[in-house]
Amino acid sequence: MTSISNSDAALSIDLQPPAESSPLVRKLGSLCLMTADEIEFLEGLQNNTVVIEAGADFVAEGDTRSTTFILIEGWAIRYTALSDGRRQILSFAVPGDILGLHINFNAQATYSAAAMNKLKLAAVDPRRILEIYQKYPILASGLSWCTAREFAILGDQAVRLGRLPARARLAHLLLELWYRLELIGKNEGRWLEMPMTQLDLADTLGLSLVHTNRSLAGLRRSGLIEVKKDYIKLLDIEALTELSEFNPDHLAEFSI
Amino acid sequence: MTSISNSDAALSIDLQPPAESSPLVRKLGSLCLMTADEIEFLEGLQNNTVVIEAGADFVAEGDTRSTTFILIEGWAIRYTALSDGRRQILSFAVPGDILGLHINFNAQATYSAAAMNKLKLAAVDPRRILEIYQKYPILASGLSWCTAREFAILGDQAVRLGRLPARARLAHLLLELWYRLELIGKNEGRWLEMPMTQLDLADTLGLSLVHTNRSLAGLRRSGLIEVKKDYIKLLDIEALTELSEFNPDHLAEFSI
DNA sequence: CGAGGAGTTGAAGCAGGTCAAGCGCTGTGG
DNA sequence: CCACAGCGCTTGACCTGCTTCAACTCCTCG
Repeated sequence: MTSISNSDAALSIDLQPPAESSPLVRKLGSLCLMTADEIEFLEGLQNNTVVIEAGADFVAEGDTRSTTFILIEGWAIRYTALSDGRRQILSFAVPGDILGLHINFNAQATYSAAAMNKLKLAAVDPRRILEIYQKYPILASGLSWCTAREFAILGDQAVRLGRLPARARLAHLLLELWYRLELIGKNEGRWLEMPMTQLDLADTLGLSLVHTNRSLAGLRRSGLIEVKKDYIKLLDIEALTELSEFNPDHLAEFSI
Repeated sequence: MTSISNSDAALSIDLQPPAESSPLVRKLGSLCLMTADEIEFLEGLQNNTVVIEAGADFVAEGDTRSTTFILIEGWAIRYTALSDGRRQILSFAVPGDILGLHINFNAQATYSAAAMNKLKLAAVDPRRILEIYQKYPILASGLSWCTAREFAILGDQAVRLGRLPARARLAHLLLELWYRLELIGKNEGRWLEMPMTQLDLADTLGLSLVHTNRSLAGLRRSGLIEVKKDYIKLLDIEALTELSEFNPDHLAEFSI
């Protein structure tokens, strides 16, 4: 099992960015040693903040105005809507995540994005992302890591949807979220924040609402999870991992 | 419907890279106007070529030696294997595609990659990719476009697996491949090259082999496709598009 | 106090999985 | 040159995990 501890006190205590930093800076700061200059640039990128109300869309599939968003507070989803009203949620985004890191200039957004709860996000001109690659090599590696990680997350989503039965899909997703939130220090013990409804969960897992409910009940009755409003407790991470064949290495840290 | 014509003769005849270029240069060349310098660099990247025999793996999930590969000839797959021997194929790669464009240095490969047929590919040090971002701005935009496109393709795969019934999944995939091959000029009329077995197809679509076969038969009997060894003819693209809710804009060109 | 969203549970139907058998190639070795 | 092994494909029969439909409970908010 990979350790996802956030700090290695003796070594890095002086090198971590200050505590009041943005989640993105904290996330990258726990992975690589950015210069003060780079941290300043990254914080400066996030000056232009926007607030989105829970449930609201802030990117619509087909949009031609391309903006990159850095998520500062709250949870968002990327999704695709079908003609009969059904949805497939592609992934969740949590604080520190970047939406639209790679943008097709002059092309259309290929998915929609919506706020799960109240959101604070920074709107960034995608040209400034390319600027990072030109001027800030450490940051560039960090963003490359973010990209590779997004790929791994979406790939894991495809594996869930294509090859896992319902309960395993659910367990797999819970573990993914648990490890991702662990990295940004948002888990409270084994309690995992779950701000979405069961319908959202169903649209993520490619299941019906009813069967999602029964799958949750199944894991609960097996003693693997405990459920309360907006939170799920992972009672047996090892068993959940085995059931779902989850590989935590896909979300592992890196170091330069 | 988006036009994916390769050339706009009057305008671009002098600006297209020479015909003997690598598929990647031709692909990017049909989208943006690279300088001679940039084309030269991109070709130089591909000097170190490797040949892989049909069926062989060239990346294994968990590998820590990270290399970027540019596909020059043949088809490859990215896939994840499960413990009971089942697979989920995440995506197909065709000539001009890049595997491992964004790499976690010092981290593990999150998927395996294998050759569908005999492959010629260029092995590239991923550090040279970061170099592109620093030194060649047009190329950098081109790579950013490639990345966004890979995301869209994988997102579409998630939609297929999560929300489409079997025949629609198949139709959707056929259209994706058709548009992608159209861009690199590899379709012969309505005939689409399909070098994979039905088992590979099943592992892509998240279906059993038997049901994949029946879905193919279903589309054939509906008069939507015609099947022969290694090729499928798309007899009614409009009907296939409607059946599968395929959105060709996700694979559209861009221009700077 | 009533309405509407979120969750839960039961019952019935069906899309797709599994098991099994057989066909037609192609390649290989006696 | 033939035999036979093996892979890819096809089809039939049966089974099951998941969907759909429907009803009911809670909780919250106006």
